Amino acid sequence: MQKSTTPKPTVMELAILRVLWERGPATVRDVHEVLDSGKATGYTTVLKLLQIMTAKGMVVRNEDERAHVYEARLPAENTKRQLVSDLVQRAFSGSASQLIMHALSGKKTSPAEIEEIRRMLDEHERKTK
Amino acid sequence: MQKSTTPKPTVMELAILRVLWERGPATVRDVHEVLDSGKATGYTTVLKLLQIMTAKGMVVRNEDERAHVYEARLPAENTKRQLVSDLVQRAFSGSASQLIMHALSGKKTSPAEIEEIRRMLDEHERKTK
DNA sequence: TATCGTCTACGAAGATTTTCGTTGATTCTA
DNA sequence: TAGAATCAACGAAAATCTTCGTAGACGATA
Repeated sequence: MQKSTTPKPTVMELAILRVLWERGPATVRDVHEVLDSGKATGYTTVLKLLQIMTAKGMVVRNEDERAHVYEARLPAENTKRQLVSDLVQRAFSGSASQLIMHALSGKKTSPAEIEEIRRMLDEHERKTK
Repeated sequence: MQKSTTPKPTVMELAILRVLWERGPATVRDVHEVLDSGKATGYTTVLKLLQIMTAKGMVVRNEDERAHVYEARLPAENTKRQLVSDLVQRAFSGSASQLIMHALSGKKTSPAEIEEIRRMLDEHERKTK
């Protein structure tokens, strides 16, 4: 079986991936504008990160236009699952329910969200039956 | 309000904290023995990390004996909650249910674990009522 | 006391991640 | 067409994290 081992994104890489997930294919400028509204990040910093991420195979680059267009190579779901799985291993000895317990104890989880989670549990149980 | 802001543990720091959580107060030697069984980590590396963690206020050190005894300063629950919360923010825009959804989709979640989670949901709902 | 084993302290090297200044090319505009 | 704006490439500095060698203190023991 061929593991699609894109290395786990670093903090900044994840920040960039989130922009790409949300906006779809984007130029350095696009990403920079979104990121910069939150906290100061230089344009060339974003460019450099995207180049590194391209080298890692984390994003793909379309060079047709002068302003290259970057796009996340893997679906957001994959990477998110990987991140969660990593934390489950590193902090919870592989126990997903332990992770979930701690997620629930954090700040506020609205009744609506609880309901949502119950639905997901049902769904999940139904699918893996 | 005074935030008890112990910085988020790094990868190695977390590995060490887990040993301290599991075994309680321990010497460098104790920690090193546990850690080393998994992967090679030098004795002085563990020592150095524990010194840094002491400086950060992440662990407390008892120097009564020649072999200093280290102990996690915060309860495991606190730090675990913090780690989860950090991931929820950085990857899921603050949505705990999204995190949980991805936790469920990862690898195998046994029916028993699903039940466990349902129990936790009930419990959580009861407590926050 | 001389020697061996165990311990902390310290500093610095190595590895990784993040940041940015500079250069040169391309495109736009007056 | 000259100058301004925009862009990718690159290298290297800065920041952070991890590793370990070495030195000196302490204690046990022969």
